[in-house]
Amino acid sequence: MSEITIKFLAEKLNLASSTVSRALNDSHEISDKTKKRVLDLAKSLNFQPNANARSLREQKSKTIGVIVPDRVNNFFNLVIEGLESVCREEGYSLIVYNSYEDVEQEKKIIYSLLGGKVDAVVISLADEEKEVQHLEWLREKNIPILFFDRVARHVSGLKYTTNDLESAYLATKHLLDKGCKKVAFLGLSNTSSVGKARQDGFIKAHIEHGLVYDKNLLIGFGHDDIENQKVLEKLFYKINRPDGVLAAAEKLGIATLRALHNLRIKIPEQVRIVSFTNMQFADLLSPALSTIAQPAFELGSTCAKELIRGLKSKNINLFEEKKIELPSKFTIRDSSK
Amino acid sequence: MSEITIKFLAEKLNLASSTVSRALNDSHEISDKTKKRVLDLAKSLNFQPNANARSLREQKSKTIGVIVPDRVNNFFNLVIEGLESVCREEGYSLIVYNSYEDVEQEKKIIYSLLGGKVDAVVISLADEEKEVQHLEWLREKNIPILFFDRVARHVSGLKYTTNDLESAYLATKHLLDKGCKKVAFLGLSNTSSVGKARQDGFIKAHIEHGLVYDKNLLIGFGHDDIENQKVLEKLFYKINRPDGVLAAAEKLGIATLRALHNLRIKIPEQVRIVSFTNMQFADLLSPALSTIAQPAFELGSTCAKELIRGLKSKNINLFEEKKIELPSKFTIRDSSK
DNA sequence: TTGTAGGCGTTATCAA
DNA sequence: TTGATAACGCCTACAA
Repeated sequence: MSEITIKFLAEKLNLASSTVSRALNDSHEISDKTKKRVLDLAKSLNFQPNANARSLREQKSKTIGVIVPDRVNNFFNLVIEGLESVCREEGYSLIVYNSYEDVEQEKKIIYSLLGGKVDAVVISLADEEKEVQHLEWLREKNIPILFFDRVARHVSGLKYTTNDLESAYLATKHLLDKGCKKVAFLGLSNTSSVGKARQDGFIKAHIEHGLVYDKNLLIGFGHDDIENQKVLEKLFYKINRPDGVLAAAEKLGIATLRALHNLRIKIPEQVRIVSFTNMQFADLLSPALSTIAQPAFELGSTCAKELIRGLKSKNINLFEEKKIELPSKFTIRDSSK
Repeated sequence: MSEITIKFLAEKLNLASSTVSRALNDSHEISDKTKKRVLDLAKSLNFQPNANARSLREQKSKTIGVIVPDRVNNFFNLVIEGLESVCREEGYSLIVYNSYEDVEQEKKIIYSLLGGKVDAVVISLADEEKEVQHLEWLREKNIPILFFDRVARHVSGLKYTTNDLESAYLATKHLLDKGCKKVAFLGLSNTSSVGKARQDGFIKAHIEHGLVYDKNLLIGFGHDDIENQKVLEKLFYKINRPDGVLAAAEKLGIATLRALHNLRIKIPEQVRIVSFTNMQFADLLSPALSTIAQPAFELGSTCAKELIRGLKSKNINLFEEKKIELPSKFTIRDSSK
């Protein structure tokens, strides 16, 4: 680490370190002449105030902790990009953690954040029904928590989601309108508000169509891609296989496509598909995939704006329970025509 | 931020804060009984030592700064994932910055990192030929720099790359073997060692085949996706269009696919394509895309291991010039058969 | 085995 | 307008 400190600059310039500090912070109580002397020297030495000392003194780190269940996922990446675009402007850095869809991991991460490393936490939960006690830890330490996508059900706070129920409803309605008789709903089997909402939308469309949905067609998947692939191939190998699919997660939509390819089943003639995904080349898949794309970047930037506003105003009320819902975009392509 | 500090614990337990500190750090000079008392209280209060105070005192932050030119890109994401997988184990956090392919942005980021916010920087450069002066700033402050993928040509250090020349050579040879007469090389036009190596491989294959490559077919692209799309459509609309493409970047491979689709040109009958990409569903594209996939995760994890080793040993020599090259994987699919 | 004191680099309060 | 001093919370040398 560098030996150049405010004290060092002060000695060089025959000033008190407090004067140098004020000059660097452009305080009005310092003469222009002194300011110039200080700034010139600082610049010439590439001086940058020690971040840790400042954070300690100010009791804030200008850093936001972000916790996502799956860092490589396109959706979370775009959200992070949205968060960063705003935070960067405001001089905040992001530390991103991956909980790997594991509540225990999430707990560890949060525990490690309890010592003033971050000023706030933005999180998409690994599992919403399991313990929320670690979220309370943050509360106790007065570290604001904001939720997005997979939001906490039993903890209050700012919550940013997309219109999952409605999107799933529209997609399912579309499949039924196209004549599908047996539509399968593929979801991740962790207990998540998102999965729940999408499933509710799926069911709602069936009811409106006067149909009874088959409970066996609400299928839950884990995080083992190879295992999931097997389950899907088994599902579509059956005589009375589904003739429509609503995949509530990108990886499931992709796995379905792959399964159908392997089994030489024609899309959309034999099976129609719609998948939730933020992939940028759904139109180039074989066949072009009908998608529901979440407004990921906007979710991140909207959340960050509110967060920074709250952090600046120090008005705790700004972090009170509030639900913000942004609309996803449903695009019909060849896979469900 | 929390009011619970070591001093607070000490008062509660009628101990000196130094004793508590030592107990928390499991020092051998503290009795088991005292340790237990301290640990129990700490745990019950969810005590976590203040990270900023500790960093200030220790002169290290246990945080690594990562700078990539394009955060949403699959390749960089996987590298970051690889970095994190190792860093997490070792108790290091990652702060990731996006330079948006812009050297000025990169400079700003690095300047902001000069104050002890991070213990080291891992970077893939925005542009390798432009100024490297900001890299020297890090040197001066004794902050180690490690490079990956787009490595600095005129700055020494640890450099992690993939066998770009060879991969491009193999892919080009494959296209020529398949009978392509006019292969285009699509690269990003920033001056990058990566782009250069891939182009060299492309040229080498032509020479070996006894062919003269057309300089007009070495095409450089910027970062405006819409503009790139136009350029490609113009290129393939021509009568004497290329009959083969080596795309040196994922976005260019995708844009080519899209252009050919729009023009109703058949792949591989009329044009064959191979693209560099780390996309996970290249096999599901229309047609399945031949790819060169870089070992992104391994690049990250290998780099992180060496970094941590260096940081621990405090042996500066460990960060001296060394080039590590990992092999990419070339997979032939329908798009070039 | 435990306690005392000082300093990491910064900023804010008070005094000059 | 500038200077001296204390404090943020932690760790470590030295003392007991």
